[in-house]
Amino acid sequence: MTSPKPSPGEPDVPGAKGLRADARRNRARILAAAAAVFAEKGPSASTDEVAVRAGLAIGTVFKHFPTKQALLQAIMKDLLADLTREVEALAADGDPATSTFGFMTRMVEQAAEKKTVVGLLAEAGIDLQVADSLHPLRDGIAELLARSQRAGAVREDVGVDEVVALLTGVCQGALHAGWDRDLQRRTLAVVFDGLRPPGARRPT
Amino acid sequence: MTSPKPSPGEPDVPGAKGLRADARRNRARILAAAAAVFAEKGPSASTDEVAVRAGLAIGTVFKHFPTKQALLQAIMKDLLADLTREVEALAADGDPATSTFGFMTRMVEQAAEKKTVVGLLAEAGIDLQVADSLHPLRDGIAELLARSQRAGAVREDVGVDEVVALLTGVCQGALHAGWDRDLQRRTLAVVFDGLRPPGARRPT
Amino acid sequence: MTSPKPSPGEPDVPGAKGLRADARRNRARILAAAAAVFAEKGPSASTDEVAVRAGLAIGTVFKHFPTKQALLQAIMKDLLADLTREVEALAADGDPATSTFGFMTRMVEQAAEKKTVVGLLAEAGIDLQVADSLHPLRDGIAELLARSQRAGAVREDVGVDEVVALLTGVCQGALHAGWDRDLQRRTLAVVFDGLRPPGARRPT
Amino acid sequence: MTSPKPSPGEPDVPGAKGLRADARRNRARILAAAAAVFAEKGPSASTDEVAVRAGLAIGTVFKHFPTKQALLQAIMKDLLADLTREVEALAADGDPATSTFGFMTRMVEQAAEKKTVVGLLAEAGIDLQVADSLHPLRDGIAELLARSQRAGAVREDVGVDEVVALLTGVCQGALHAGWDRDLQRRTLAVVFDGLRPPGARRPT
DNA sequence: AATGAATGAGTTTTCATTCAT
DNA sequence: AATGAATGAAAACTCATTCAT
Repeated sequence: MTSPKPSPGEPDVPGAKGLRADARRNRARILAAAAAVFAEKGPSASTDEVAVRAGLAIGTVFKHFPTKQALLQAIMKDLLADLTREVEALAADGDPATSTFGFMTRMVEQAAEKKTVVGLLAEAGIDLQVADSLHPLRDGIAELLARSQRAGAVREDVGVDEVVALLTGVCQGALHAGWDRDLQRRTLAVVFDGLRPPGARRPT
Repeated sequence: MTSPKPSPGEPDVPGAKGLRADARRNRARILAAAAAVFAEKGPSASTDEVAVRAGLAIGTVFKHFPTKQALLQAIMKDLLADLTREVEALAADGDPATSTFGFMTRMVEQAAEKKTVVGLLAEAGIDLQVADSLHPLRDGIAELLARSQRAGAVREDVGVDEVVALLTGVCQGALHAGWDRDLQRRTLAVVFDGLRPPGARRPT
Repeated sequence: MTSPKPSPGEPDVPGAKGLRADARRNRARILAAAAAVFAEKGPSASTDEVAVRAGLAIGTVFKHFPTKQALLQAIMKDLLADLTREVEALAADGDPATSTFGFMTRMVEQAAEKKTVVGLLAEAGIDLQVADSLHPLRDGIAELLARSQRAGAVREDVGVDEVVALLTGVCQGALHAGWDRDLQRRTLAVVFDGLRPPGARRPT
Repeated sequence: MTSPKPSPGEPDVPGAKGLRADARRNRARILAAAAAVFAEKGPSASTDEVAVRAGLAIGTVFKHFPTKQALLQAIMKDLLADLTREVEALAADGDPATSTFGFMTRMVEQAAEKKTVVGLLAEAGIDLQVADSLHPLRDGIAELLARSQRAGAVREDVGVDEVVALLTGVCQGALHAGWDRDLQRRTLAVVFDGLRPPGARRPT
């Protein structure tokens, strides 16, 4: 019997189910390569370059992701899944009072380092299809926010939308050349201060 | 024969000097068309489409801007010049106390409407060359900030860099689909509150 | 262990000898799927689609037919064999007087329904190799023609070549969109009338 | 003044209007090359080969015909226009009695020589869009047919559809390898005899 | 024998850029 | 200066065929 039989204990990567072991490995390689290439050169980098970076033939890339769009979307989904996992972990274990700030800080750091997906978010045509994968992340952030508010660390009249908006904005900003670690910190300081209840703010 | 010399009273548009009147008119048309096209379809829109929109032949576009990059840069410079003019006007006439907030609000609104330049800023390869045109804008913002701080509307320990950073971030964020006017306002409210001195903040 | 030897009573399908029972079954499935697919989408349909339609893996298809060309030829041979069997049956049992007309009518009907092979005949590069399988068919038609002529239903000065030529032509024509059953009949009526001896023709 | 000004006396080639002289020349070259290439290698020949044969760059071909389909259609239209012109000439000047037979003979000869378009007609996906250009040809044939019938050379109960059908069929048949001039003649002899009124037929 | 993943040459199509008119 | 046709490199995508599992 030559059944594919993927080992059943594998992590639940969406889109990678039911593939033979080697195919799954290659899928992962392609995603990694694509993330790197698009991070470096922007989403107009050629699919061929992704294939080269992955050490695979171009046909293999297109077999896994039949369109360049599909590849970009897959990267997005992957990254969003990563982030969601992280929020959920924080929501379970993190310090209730400042969980929101912690998560935002991490995300901005990551964005600056990985440069990846956040940059892609700005591109037209991709957004819509990823909306589904965005929901769990939003939910996770909502959870963090609620906890921080219950703990009195964030003012009550702030909604998830603002938080996500600020997060997105600062992450994108952080991709620009001039933003060093210190600028990130100072920018976030302002944002965090705006989020705090009047009583809990940092002094001048 | 009409004089090819540009009438000396013309506004000092960079790149438009020493051109015959019709040539200058075409230059302007191209820039307007390009701004519109790239705003709609992103910077990967074809130069040909710009030419069509401008009602000119493709050759004419390339005669004025020998490269697509050059065209993109020119749009950037133009927009930055506009913004700079606006900051300077505000710095001269605006309400000293809240001039910074007013300017930021306007910019975010514009970004959402025009979508243009801010989106372009995110593209790789363009950033560097525009740095020059960015300085006057930064200086104008610095001036506004200083006035707001003198008036007690912004806390003293905030620097221009943070303000520019926040501005860039929120502008880019505002380009996304979900951002309606209300979200813009609420997001900026948080940012403004973070910029205010502890005593001047809005109550919960 | 079941014997891999094919039961000796099997029909003499060319190319299917010496195969295990399941292999022979697969061969048949592939041919059927291929006939259907190529009939629908033309000979440029992908081999992969054939595999899917046959419910087999692409590798299996190529194991049976090492080239796409080979597959196309096999379909042709199969169809020609079918037709030959039919002519031979008619030559044995059919009405001697009109056997030729009956066979032509059937072929045109089939062509319109199956669309398959006749269409393929038009493609370059395939024709030659099938010449062998065409001979028996031609011989069968010659036999029918001779009998019809002996019975006085077809004029004596008509040769097999014309009959085959007319048959081919009308079959190909019948593949086109506009040809409904009625047009087929009317077209063949003209041809048949041209084949009849002067005395045996239909009145105006 | 650099107006294109195509000389107004040019023949009315559809699709070639309003082009600069050089562009029109190239359009014609492309069509000729394409007709030749597709005639030789079938419609799956590469557009690139057409470009090479035309002595032009591939981009030029796609500028004139933005799709391969468009190119194929243009060839079809061109050929149909040629044929239409020919029928119309015959309808004006030709021998009223046998005009239909004369036209059919010419078309079959051409088909065999040019091999071009008739072969393309068999391909799926093209037919529909050409329907418009086919009408005038059909009308011309109808005219010829009516005249031949009035002159007593063709039986009254034959319709245009059959004639077109027979024409198409025999033309396509004539593309095959085996069909020499003599076979063409003998095949058409049968068809013509079937079209004649009972009294006007050739003797055995 | 069957499977289906990988290969990579080949095809269509786009677009920045050049250049003759 | 303006025009717009031509160029051709580059990108996206397809598909017959091979080969490890």
